[in-house]
Amino acid sequence: MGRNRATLADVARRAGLSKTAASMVLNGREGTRLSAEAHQRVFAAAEELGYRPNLAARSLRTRKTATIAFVSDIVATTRFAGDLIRGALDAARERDHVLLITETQGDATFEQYAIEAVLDRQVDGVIYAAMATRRLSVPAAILGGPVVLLNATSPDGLPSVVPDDEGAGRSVAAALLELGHRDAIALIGRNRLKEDDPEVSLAASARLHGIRQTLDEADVSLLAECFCTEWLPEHGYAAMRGLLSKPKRPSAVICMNDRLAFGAYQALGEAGLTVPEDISVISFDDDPIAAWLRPSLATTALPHEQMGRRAVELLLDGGVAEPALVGMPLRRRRSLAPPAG
Amino acid sequence: MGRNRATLADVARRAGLSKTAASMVLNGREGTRLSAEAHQRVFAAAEELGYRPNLAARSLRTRKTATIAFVSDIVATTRFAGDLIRGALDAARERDHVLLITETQGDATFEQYAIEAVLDRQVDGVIYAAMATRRLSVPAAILGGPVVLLNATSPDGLPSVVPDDEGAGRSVAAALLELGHRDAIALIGRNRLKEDDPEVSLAASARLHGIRQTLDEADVSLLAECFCTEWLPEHGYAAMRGLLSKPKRPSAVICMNDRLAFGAYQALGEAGLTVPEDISVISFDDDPIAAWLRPSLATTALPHEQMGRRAVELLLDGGVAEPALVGMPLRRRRSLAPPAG
DNA sequence: ATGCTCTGCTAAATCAGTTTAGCGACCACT
DNA sequence: AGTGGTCGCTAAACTGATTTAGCAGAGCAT
Repeated sequence: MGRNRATLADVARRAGLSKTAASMVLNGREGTRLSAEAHQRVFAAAEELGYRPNLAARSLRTRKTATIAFVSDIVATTRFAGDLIRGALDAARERDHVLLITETQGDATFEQYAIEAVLDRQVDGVIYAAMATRRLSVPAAILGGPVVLLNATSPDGLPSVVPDDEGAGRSVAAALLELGHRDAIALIGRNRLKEDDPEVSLAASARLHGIRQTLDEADVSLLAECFCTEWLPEHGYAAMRGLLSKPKRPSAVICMNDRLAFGAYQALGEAGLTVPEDISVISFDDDPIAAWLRPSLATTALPHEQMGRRAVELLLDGGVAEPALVGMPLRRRRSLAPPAG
Repeated sequence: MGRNRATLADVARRAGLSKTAASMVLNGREGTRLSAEAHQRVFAAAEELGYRPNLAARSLRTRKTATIAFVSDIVATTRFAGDLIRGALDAARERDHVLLITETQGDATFEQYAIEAVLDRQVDGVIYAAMATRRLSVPAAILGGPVVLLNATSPDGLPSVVPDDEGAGRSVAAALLELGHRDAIALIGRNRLKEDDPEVSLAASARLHGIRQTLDEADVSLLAECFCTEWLPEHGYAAMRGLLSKPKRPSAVICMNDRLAFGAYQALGEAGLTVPEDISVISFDDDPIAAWLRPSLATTALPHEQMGRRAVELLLDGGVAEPALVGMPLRRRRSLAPPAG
């Protein structure tokens, strides 16, 4: 890779100047008294030789690598990770930085290894990302330099970026109230573990809180709340069947994520009910399936790309201590309608 | 980041030896005549100081960075990308390497930039990945060093890794024949563009070829073939409705991917038909939705994680010139049954 | 006593940049 | 004539590793 690249010395020689001069010109240093002609000769030489600086050499001296480590627990499992990374990549490119990506798989040994690997490479900072929004404590090793938590918060008060799940909860509830739903709104996806343990999830309690707050303000209370051990389609399916077996049928259902909603759709289909005429459905995440469902599913989008971007900006530009909340936009789709009767 | 790290000089001083000695001991060099005691002193000093070599300094001298560039057209859009990256990350870690990830977004300027950025950082090799299996030509700039194409082939005969779509086509057809389907097998997802332009897709023609070959051998021909402009759920939905409007109803349907199958399920549900009693469905990709559908969808899995792994292995261990085919395992699920009557 | 080999180790060069300190030429002013 | 300042530029140190070349001392033979 990169054999016979021209070096700074080559450029200087061709320009008939010293390495010092060449370096200063190419770095656009102010206050050097190099002549306009010297500038031109250096630029011309660099151009002709196709000179590109060797960043390994540069960073040895400057202790800057223009490289950011993106350390996450799990990259692959959730498809959202891709958006997080894409946002970070975009922002990094805009600032002439590059991303070194590693994965810990939630394993302490791997984590240790990953962190050493990136620190050995002299990264300028670390983005420590979690794939489920949660609280965590970061390994001490990375505290020596800039760190930003992505999709996570920590007790150490490190800068962090998280989605505004509470706001999303409010939007969801408000959207239903707006349509006239009141006394027959059901909720699918209560989960003690997620709600009570911030190290498992911050989203569950925030979403619930947002929903409750808005409903309370309108003096509305939920018709039913279904607990689910996980937030997968099968649990949404079972929960919806449960709801339909009760005497009073809900006019609208809030699902804690799109996968639950997907399962709920399946149960509704089997029961011969149509969305949204018989029941409105709304949820969280904006998983790609939300748009693929028939009818398309109204939901609040996890702004992963934005979040990745913010994390890089916070890391490089410095940022506030309190968590940066990124809004979750409501995607109004066809699964919403006013209540039937 | 990493201020006050101990240097090799610190270790040498503490061990009462020269940098040369310390370097040789820590690198486990054979044939040096350093005493056992010297070895111990160096190891002890390194341990006590928590010494970690500065890889920027090392690579300046050795021209090796233990870093691989992963350059792809689009990371985020498809959720499969995550698996590709995960496989590559795993294999890289096993070999003490790390991944520098960039994205070109299919834009020539970004691509140019991305490639310069990684070459400037002296990566040891480049994995050039495409998110849809296709043929492409790689930018000349990266040809200076090791390159492996991932999920793509090129006319230059570079080492490459692709899924065995043709084998998947054979598996799919064979699975239906095995169950007794013969004269009422339909295909959803023909697509001229994908089939005819290898720079758009290699998968479409390979899958089709595999299917045809196996059916031909059994002297079976397809009942119907539906063309789709894209491979999205809505197109699968429309195609399935088309099929159901014809006099002879298929006993089994092959969809060119899971998203088409998802759409086909929707149409079947609306028509009041059940899978697999009325119609069997089988497809390609093993998207997560395949397992979430009711009934779960039989499909052939894109082995993305394996592929990412192979790419790294090929890059570091050197490999053959012809494309490495990675098998696509058949996932037998509940959407398959013998034909009805 | 001299020369030779072997052992155990080190000084110094090297990689490709950045940065510090300062040099020689020229001019202006007293 | 001496002094001081600016201009335009460079030599050399420095970053932290690896690697080449070679040195000092011991042991042994001649």
